[in-house]
Amino acid sequence: MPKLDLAFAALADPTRRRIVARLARGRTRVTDLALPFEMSLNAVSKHIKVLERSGIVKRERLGREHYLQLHGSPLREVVQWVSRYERFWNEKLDSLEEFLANQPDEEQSS
Amino acid sequence: MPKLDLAFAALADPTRRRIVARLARGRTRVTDLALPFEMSLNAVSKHIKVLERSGIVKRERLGREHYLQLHGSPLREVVQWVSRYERFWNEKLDSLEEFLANQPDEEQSS
DNA sequence: GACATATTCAACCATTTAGTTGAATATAAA
DNA sequence: TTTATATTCAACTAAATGGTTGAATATGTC
Repeated sequence: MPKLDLAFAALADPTRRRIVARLARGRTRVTDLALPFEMSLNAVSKHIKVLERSGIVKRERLGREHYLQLHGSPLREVVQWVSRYERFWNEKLDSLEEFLANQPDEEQSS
Repeated sequence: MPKLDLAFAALADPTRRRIVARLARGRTRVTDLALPFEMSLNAVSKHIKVLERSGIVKRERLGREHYLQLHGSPLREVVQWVSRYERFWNEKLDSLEEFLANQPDEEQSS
């Protein structure tokens, strides 16, 4: 699967985004990382593997402990891809878009 | 499903990213949008619905034709979320990260 | 060696996803 | 009103996903 697919898919899960947020605060062992999650260690282990496959997380084995660390470059590519469309949220391209932008926008309330 | 989940998941598919790229060049009818894709019109119609559910695409019905248009705000939120971790690709946080960043990085070659 | 800890592997399950084909609906044109 | 066009809906399928439990592996400690 292409790199960008893996990165977007990895970030589509809230548990994995929490893992990213946690790792941004520093290197962490698998068990410690899993602690705050209301799911089995195995489930967290799978999420970590998804993040690893995308390149967002790197693993370093020290004895029986595995330390995980954030690796930014796939995140940079995600931002680079999406940023190409920045003008769609900065500019009013035509009157229709302006009209839509000023609507209550009910789909986005949740 | 939370908004951000839907936006990331929508962008995880290469067909849908092509649709976004196409819509960035202007409003398009469903049939015209589907033309370049090597899959059924129905499949493209489903992809459009995924993008719509995420708020990235808006639909405007004109008679029997449905015109599709890019809507930037979910993209902005994606960028905002990922950008929190910008320092992970701009800075060398410690010697280990620097070491990893300078490796051949084989996972990312595909 | 025996036990405990850290982590993954394997098998299973329910749900979602991405595609298909065929039928239905709505609008336009003849 | 008949026919063609634009699009979705419904049903199906195969594969992927996110979770579980139980067993395996590897390492550290007594």
